[in-house]
Amino acid sequence: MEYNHLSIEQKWQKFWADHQTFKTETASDKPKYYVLDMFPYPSGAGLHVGHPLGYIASDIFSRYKRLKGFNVLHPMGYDSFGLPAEQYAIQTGQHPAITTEANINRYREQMDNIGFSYDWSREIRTSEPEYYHWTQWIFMKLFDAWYNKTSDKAETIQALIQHFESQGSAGIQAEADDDIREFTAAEWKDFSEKEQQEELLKYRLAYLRESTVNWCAALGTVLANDEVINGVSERGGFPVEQKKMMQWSMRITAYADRLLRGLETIDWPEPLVEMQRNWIGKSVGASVKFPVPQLNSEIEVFTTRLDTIFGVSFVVLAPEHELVDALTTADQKAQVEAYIDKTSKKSELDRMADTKTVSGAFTGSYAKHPITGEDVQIWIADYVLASYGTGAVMAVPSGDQRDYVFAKHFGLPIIAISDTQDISEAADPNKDGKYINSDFINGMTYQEAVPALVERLESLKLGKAKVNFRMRDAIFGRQRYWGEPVPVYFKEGLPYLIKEEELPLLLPEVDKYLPTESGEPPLGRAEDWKYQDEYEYELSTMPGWAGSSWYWFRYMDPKNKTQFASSEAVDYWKAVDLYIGGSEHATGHLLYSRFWNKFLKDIGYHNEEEPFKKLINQGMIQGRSNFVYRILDAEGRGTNKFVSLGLKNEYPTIPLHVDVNIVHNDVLDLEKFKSFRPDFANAEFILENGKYICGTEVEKMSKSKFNVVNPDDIISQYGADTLRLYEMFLGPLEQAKPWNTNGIEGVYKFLRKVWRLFHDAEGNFLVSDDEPSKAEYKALHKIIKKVEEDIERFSFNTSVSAFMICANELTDLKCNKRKILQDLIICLEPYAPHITEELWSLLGNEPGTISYAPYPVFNPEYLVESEFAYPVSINGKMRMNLPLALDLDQKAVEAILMENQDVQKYLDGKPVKKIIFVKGKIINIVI
RNA sequence: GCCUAGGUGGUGGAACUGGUAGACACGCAGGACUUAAAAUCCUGUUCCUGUUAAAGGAGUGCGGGUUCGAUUCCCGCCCUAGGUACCA
Repeated sequence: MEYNHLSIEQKWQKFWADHQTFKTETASDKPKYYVLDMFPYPSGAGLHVGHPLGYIASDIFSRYKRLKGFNVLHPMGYDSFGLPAEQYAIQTGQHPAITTEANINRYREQMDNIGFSYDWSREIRTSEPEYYHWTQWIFMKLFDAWYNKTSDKAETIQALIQHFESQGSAGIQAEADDDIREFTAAEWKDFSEKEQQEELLKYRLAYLRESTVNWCAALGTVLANDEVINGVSERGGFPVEQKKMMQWSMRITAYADRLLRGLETIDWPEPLVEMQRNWIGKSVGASVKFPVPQLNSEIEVFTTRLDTIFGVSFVVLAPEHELVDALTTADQKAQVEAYIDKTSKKSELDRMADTKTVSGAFTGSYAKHPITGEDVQIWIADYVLASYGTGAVMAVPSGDQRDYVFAKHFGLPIIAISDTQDISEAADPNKDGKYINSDFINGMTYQEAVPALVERLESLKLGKAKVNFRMRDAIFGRQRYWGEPVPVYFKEGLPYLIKEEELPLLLPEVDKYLPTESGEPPLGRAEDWKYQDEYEYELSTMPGWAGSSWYWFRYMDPKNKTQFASSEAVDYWKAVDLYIGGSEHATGHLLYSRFWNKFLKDIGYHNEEEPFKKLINQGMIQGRSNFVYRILDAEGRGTNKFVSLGLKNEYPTIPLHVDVNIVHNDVLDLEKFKSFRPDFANAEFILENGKYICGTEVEKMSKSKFNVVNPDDIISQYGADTLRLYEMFLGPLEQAKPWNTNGIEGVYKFLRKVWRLFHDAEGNFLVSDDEPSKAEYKALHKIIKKVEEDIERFSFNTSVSAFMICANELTDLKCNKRKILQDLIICLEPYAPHITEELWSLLGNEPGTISYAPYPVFNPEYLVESEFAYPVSINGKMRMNLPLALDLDQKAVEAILMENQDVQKYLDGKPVKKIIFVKGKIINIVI
């Protein structure tokens, strides 16, 4: 029988499903291992060959770990709330749940074709009420929590209230809004219900606050910072503007330092760690207040270079700064207003693009230098950002290039503050010298000056050491339909949680998926949708990242009706051991997930500080487009003649995308091309060597470029095992690479070769029980070792090569020994599960058990080299084969060298200076 | 600009802690089997010199360095990809 991938793969996929071969139990004597894929958003386009790359890698790893005796949790589900389904619903009126369901079914079918070992009984969908019940529940816990800086963790609001009742606000160190009040216990008790709730809202981790948000009018919703790329929306590329709105936010900034510290404890790719670090953006410095006596106020600035404070020659405010109005003098009013007007018209994009032009305006007012008390001019300029720090900076032209350029442009003083500074051409930020022109720190070094300054400012109550973060709190509401409803209703304008037993708060039906006429979100259309028929529910829904910020817990216990997951399940599975997914989630999903994980730990639901111990970013698989070259006539119009790539420079041509599925090894199938488009039916070709060669280019995979390759097509032609092996063979997992079907034949040939090892020339199954030869054992043990090493370091491509070598060796040896072949297919099972299952049962084993067979034990004895001759270099250059035994000491070797005629020829009569041994072998002789 | 990763034949890539660079595969060329095709198998394939061969030389982006020996380590530069940006 020939290798028939279609029947084999269908047979075993059905077997695994029928017998629940990969169902995972939570209790087990085996050690646990949790392998997770980033679950997909089920889009309408289905999967292309790029999508399963990471899934195949994680499946190989899971299967390998099972062979190694681990109880493996390897689940899959769908992140099924999201914008595209809703956009589609707006266009067609079809309920997003229906399109989502259809897309999921298609995804499932495509995934099933690849033969993954997922435990599908644990499937989850974030848009199902049984799931979002617990997303809402976590929201309630966040609403009911505040961050205690003293204990450095989140605690319940109830504990905070108790503190307020007994001691007032005294002794509370919290990560909270800036405008929290100070009060005694008695005052707290005198507060009205409304006042108390308003005050508590300033502490909650999920809170409602008027804040500047990214508003995307085209999508009709606000977006989080990570959903805005270069001033346009990540989804759809629509313009985004800044707008003040009442919005739900998550106090992720409370966790900034722990999120940063945690990065050092996890095994993640360096670029990704770096991205999170930059996103959090910790800067250590000081906050300094510049008094403004005329307003009885002060300007607070943040600086990382407190030591340069005597170089301050002016202060700059962002144009949006709240004190600008009050500071502007009558003389300067026209100028300042004109400047504000000009900058407010600039879009975010313009402002980013234009970093060269120096612009600003003098307010006419002066602040006092906190230490010298001298007058310092106050300017406004748009190089100072309202959203970072305090929206104001102390300008030190001698130390900061932007300040330097600004001072030069407006003729402001530039004061050198260090004896090593060269400020003739540009600012010089070095901190190597001793200070000059710097009052009481003159002559000090940087290390001496900073503490002295902090102490002085603290005594003046005009400054203190401070750590600043770039990260902002995350906006948590979306004015959209297809998301989790927020389990909150409003009473007297203040938010209250519904009761836990009223969860889940179901997404109501609406007639249209558009905002209401009065501009409320789509949920405003829901009829009779009121809490206790009286109170208005929150009309925003949760953002896309809500459901994905805790989903790995739900897989541990997906059917639980009373908890998000039982404590037994959480205690057993703990955290994800291996997480595979794309790097595009670096500052979104992966940060929010770490945040929610830490929060759930703080309030006592588990003990793991980090959710994903090891993370691998699979590289994106890009498309590889093929082109034909259409010849142009004299007027530059396209003719129906096409010229092959090698001859295209002899004609005026225009390249046209051609469907990659009618091109094989860059050779165009002329007949298929003629039926590709009706107007090509009579196409003529100029060939080279009788072939039409297509041009190529690497682009994103998309329908319009005709470069989408569907895994189903590959599978029907070559099989799922070939697809799996080939995706790995394509190159290192983490590297981005274009999909190219050209090399797939080689992998397919390999599988047929494996099949033939078990069959005789007539195709009958024939395996011998004879004792294998040394050479056969050697071939086997090489692969046992190699696969183990490769999988442990995620180098899947190199083991595919090793398998090919092994199959070639065994073919050459005409090996059909059971002892060899049985172990070989166990090693191969993670990569090619279908063919190995088939051969496993042909060998007489119980079907379905290969996945849990013990991985063969490597025996190094089979790999011991027996040859006496091996290559040696002289002075690292010339090579010869030395007839030497191993385990000789230097003297013995030298004696042999001197006596051996062949060797002397190489040595050219010169004495041996040194012999270099590596692992008991001579590698090099120095003469 | 800054941060991170990378640069190896016609192509994808291998070489794990410095030790025979180009494994393995594709492609290409030639051959065997076959009436033929498919399938399978064999041989060659970094470049240059050399009629073949023997043999020699060069060679891992470029220029230096360390070393008996460098794709690997160090310094400087060029290029590509990803991220990020008036972050005070």
